[in-house]
Amino acid sequence: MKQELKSKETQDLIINTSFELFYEKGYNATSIPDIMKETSLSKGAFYHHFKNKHEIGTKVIEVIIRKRIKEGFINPLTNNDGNIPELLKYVFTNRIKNYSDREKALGCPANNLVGEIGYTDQDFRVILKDLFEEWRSELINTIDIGKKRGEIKQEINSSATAISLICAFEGVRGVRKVYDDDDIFDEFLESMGLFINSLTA
Amino acid sequence: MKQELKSKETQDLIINTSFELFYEKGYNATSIPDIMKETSLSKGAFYHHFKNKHEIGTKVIEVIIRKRIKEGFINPLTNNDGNIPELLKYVFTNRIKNYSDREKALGCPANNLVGEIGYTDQDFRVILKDLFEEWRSELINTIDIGKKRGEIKQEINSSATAISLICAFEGVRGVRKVYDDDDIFDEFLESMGLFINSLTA
DNA sequence: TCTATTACATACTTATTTGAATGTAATGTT
DNA sequence: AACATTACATTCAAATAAGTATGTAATAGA
Repeated sequence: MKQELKSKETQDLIINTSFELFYEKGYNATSIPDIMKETSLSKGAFYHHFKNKHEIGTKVIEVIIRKRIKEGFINPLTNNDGNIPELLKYVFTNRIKNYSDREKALGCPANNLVGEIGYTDQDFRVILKDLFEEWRSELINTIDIGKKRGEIKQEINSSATAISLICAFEGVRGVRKVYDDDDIFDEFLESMGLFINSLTA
Repeated sequence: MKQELKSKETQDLIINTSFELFYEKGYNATSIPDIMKETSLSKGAFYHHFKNKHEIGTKVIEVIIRKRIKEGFINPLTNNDGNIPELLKYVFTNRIKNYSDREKALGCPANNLVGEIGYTDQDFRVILKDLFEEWRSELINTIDIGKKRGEIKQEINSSATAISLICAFEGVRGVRKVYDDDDIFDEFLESMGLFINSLTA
């Protein structure tokens, strides 16, 4: 196997493993020995590919978490041929309904990081902010399309609505995590549906 | 000074200091030496009054965080002579507007803990859940009063609405934490106001 | 084919953590 | 007054952390 390819594969393994452990135990509670034990590689391998723990934290956010948000929330919005309010409901509903038990119990990886180190580490905070901004931007765009099409009331503030949808969504994932009970999602979706309906023209 | 009183004071000092450090740096990133350095007491003092770190974590949630939620969100709801939708708006709006810069930057202590250790430590999770339950219960009660008075639509699901308000609120505190920008709060409040209006009969 | 570089593994250093053990002065009790 | 207990401080042990230094086998390039 080519060296370059092998290197890339090892890096990906370390990044993916790090993500899983950060997601499950948190960033601070996960040590580099923890990560490397899981990969069955050595600590030397880690420090050969990455500078330090901070760098791997950054990579996990920029690569894995970013991909999750892109694929789960942003890309589905671009498929906007149908009715916009229905699309909004669908995107959020569908995502929630497809979560695995593990994802339900563990909550949102991005939100967990915000809670744990959003203030302590300003680098992480900014990267996470950029991620939320990408998401919000696409949501605003979608809502604007809805307004143009007359499916959403003209007086609706797209930016405010977008951020509120994100807040609500991140909120449930945390609350569901504490409750460990699916009823939370069901009730949330009921209210979320009403809220989106209240936007329709 | 009486020994009993002195003991209680020392315990309170340790609990309060722990809360501040957990809030600022997170639970895992705060060590017992960190805490005791801040109190100007010794490590011996800590282990004299508390069994281990887990116990102080429990105490911080049960005493300090619980008090914050009680005073900030639950008690204000019991003052329900006026219009209920207005009361809901007021409680959430007012709370947000009165946050200090520090509280804005640090987010919600309860929510931060959920993100960091909500899954890892099931004891913490359950205590936090009980806290949210207290809050939700009072919210449901408040909404029910609104329905009885005809201020809120009969078909509104009180439980679902209560949990959604909590989710939305916890959500913004996290999102505001990443953004570090007050506009988030302003836009959120605008949408939150519309949502509450949509509940009115 | 010889040499340089890469991809790791192993071993080590230094710092830090939790928690226990032990010591001591002040307070409380009889 | 004598003794016990409390409220700490100090010291210590064991585990674990991040990161560094060094060694080695495989690959890449000339």
